[in-house]
Amino acid sequence: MQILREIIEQPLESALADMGVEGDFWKQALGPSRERDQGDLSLPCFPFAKQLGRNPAEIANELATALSGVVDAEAAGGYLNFKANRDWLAQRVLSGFDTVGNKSVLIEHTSANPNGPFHVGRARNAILGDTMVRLHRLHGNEVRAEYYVDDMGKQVGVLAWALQNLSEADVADALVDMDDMNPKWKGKSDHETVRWYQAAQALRQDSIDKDAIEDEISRLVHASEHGDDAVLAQFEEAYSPVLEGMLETLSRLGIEFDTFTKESKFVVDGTVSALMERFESMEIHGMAENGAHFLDLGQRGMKGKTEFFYRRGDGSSLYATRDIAYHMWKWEQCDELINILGEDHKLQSKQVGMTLSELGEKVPEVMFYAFIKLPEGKMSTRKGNVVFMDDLLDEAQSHAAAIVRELRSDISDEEVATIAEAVGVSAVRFNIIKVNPDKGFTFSWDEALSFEGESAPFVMYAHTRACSINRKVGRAPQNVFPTDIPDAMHELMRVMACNRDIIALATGENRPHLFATQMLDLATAYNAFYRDCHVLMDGVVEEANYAVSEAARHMLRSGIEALGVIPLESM
RNA sequence: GGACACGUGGCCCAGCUGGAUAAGGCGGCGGCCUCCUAAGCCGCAGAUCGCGGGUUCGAAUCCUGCCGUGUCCGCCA
Repeated sequence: MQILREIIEQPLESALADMGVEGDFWKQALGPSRERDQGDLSLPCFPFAKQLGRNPAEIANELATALSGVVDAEAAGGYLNFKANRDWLAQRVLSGFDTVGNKSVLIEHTSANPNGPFHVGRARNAILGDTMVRLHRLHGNEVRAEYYVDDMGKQVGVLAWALQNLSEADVADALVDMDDMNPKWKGKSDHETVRWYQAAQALRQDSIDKDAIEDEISRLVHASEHGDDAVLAQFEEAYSPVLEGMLETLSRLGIEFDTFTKESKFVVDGTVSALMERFESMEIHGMAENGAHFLDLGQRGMKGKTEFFYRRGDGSSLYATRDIAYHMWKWEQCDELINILGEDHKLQSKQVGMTLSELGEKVPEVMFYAFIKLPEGKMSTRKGNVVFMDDLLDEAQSHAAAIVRELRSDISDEEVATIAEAVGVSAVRFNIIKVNPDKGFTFSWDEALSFEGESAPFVMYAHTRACSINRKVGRAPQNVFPTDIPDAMHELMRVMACNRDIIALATGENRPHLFATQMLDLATAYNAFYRDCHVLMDGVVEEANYAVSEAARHMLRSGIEALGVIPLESM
């Protein structure tokens, strides 16, 4: 609780100085209290005991006495507990908070190869990234969401080759062993076009012409990597419809981008070759027998594989080389750079980071996430072992529709559909965002489609309760502060008071799940408040309660939106 | 083999950079709609925080060894 910390740090500092404590190491130890009735912030006094050669309980007592009258401090078993005054806290929370962020942040996320529809695993990137974008905006930062388009290289090359050389019949032929496309997605360009990509992958393995195919694909890929306009145009024509289909899926999840930057840009405009020249004059530069170039990052402390190849024997650049050029370009446009990457990119990202340092550039912040598995194991399109995001969203929507119909007999089919779509999409997002990105998790339909407990609908529901009250009252609250504050209201104030702290933490440390947890806490606290502190009593408005309800409603709404959850007013 | 993650009740998961009785959710059991939406609320049962050492007044948290799981170790992207 930063607002409380701000008041107590000064007096505490002088009280400690008076006792002969040196240093400000204790600022680290001053943290949230464990239990509600202990207070809001607690300071363990054991470290002082050592420095002063005195009993911790005695020190805590003495501090409590020294601070009495200034702040509410109480000694208990070697701890000094600080409690925010209820009335002060309520006034402070109800008068609102200013946003504090003032940076320009560029967040690059998703950047998936445009070669097929999103499955749940790939979409974790987009959901994490978009949530970071929204959280930074809520924090007050200026944010640009960027998609880096892989418009050159093998994957697009394979797709382009397939579209140029294979007929519908060839594709059907090559894919006889695979599951058919779900007819529902007929006409959606990512689902349609991915079949060409898959057919090409199969033919590269099994076709009698596979050597010729491989040669032709290689020719295209190398041409693209040398910036060949015609080939790049052909590639773009191949991937564009796929990307469009993918973006359609993301859009349904509320995910949009501000800018798209093509990888080829940095080859075509010459920055990549200029960069490679710079590398050549570095002291850690090295060269292989066939003329390929590398940097020896082992000399800078890299463990494991130390040679970072940035240029092939034929002079063309590699993906990571272009990525470095891309980063230098990004740094020209922001104060803070955040990348969202799968854990498979850890080594690559380390190489890029170290090389950027070597060039005197800043290193971006990177949020890594572990993969989502299925109960049957790793997701694999080839084995048909995937859950497509499109299918998940449809399933979530229809599951939600069934529940809404059961719960609400008073609304039209259209309203049911709107609510169900919002609930479905929100639940899917929340289910992914609430867990620590470091943890690999196993996808479960039951979990993803659970609308109770720790879920989006739980938070949405608390918000609709507040909205319902607002509708019934039908006007803005008066500027009345509560005088007698019951426990449930006080608890709500405590949670609200920490909201801004959590946003700062979640954005500062790239841990969006902390904010998901905060919203669950906020909804829980609102539910208790709703239970114990009625706004409407026999048609009469309890002004103070209404003011609190409205403040909570606004905070719920802004938080819900920051998670990409849809704030319904009725559900 | 090496590098990097992760391992918390039957299941899922939190634990904010070492602190006071390990927090929630699901599932189980038992309660609450003449009262602002019961997608809610209240109660009960359920944990040697993977295992062994170490550092510390204090370890789920830091160090180390082992076990298990995942990812990476391409002149692919």
